[in-house]
Amino acid sequence: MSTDAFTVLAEPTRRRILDALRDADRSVGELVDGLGVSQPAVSKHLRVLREAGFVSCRTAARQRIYRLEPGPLRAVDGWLDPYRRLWTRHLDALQRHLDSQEQ
Amino acid sequence: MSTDAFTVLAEPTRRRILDALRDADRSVGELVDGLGVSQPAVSKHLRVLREAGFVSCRTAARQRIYRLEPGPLRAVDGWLDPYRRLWTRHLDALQRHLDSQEQ
DNA sequence: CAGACATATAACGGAGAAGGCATATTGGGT
DNA sequence: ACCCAATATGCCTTCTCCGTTATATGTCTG
Repeated sequence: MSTDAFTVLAEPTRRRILDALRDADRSVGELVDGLGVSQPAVSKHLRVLREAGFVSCRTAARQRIYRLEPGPLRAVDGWLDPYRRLWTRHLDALQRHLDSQEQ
Repeated sequence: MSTDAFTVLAEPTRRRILDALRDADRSVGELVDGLGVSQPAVSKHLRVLREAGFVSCRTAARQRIYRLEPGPLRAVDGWLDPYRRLWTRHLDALQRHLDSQEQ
């Protein structure tokens, strides 16, 4: 079953995979080099990322080229949206009052 | 020890706590009602959230009032930043070409 | 078509986290 | 000072997930 986006992102190795895919599409082998994890481990993470929609994959010769997809990251961005007022909104009087209350 | 922001957010109950704190500060008891989880469980999640900086807490009479803090969510927002070009940037010719390649 | 390369899956062991119950702690009211 | 309310912590069990080794699938190449 497909895992939810936050659980997927909780894994450091998976975030590093996403980072690596930000610059360019990569084959599994390319990802294995530079990640310092075994190939099966990488394949498993790629499966999780694929099933959650973070990446897609095309076949080129003997290799599988993975590619970053925007969908789930956009969703996280959207989830974050109602929280943005915490740091974007101007502090009004009430807000300042609450700030002064906390220790 | 303090857990990293993504791991903290991976827990659905913790996200619901953050949601509840978005509108107003809440005591532990208020959070327990409406979450449908035992009080010790909520206290444990609050501890995780506190140690990771997502919330702060002040003492009022016998209660502890928890409050949402912007820091870690901002950090997640920042992490997301280099990925935003995936969906904000205009598709150029190369991008369209790659799109047509994937199946 | 046989062998080699690239990737995926299986099986297993171990570590961490979540929830529940029981209990400790802290602060308040009388 | 006692008792009670509000919250925190300990302990235990269960379950999920990561990583490794071994093996299967698949696909070029000679």
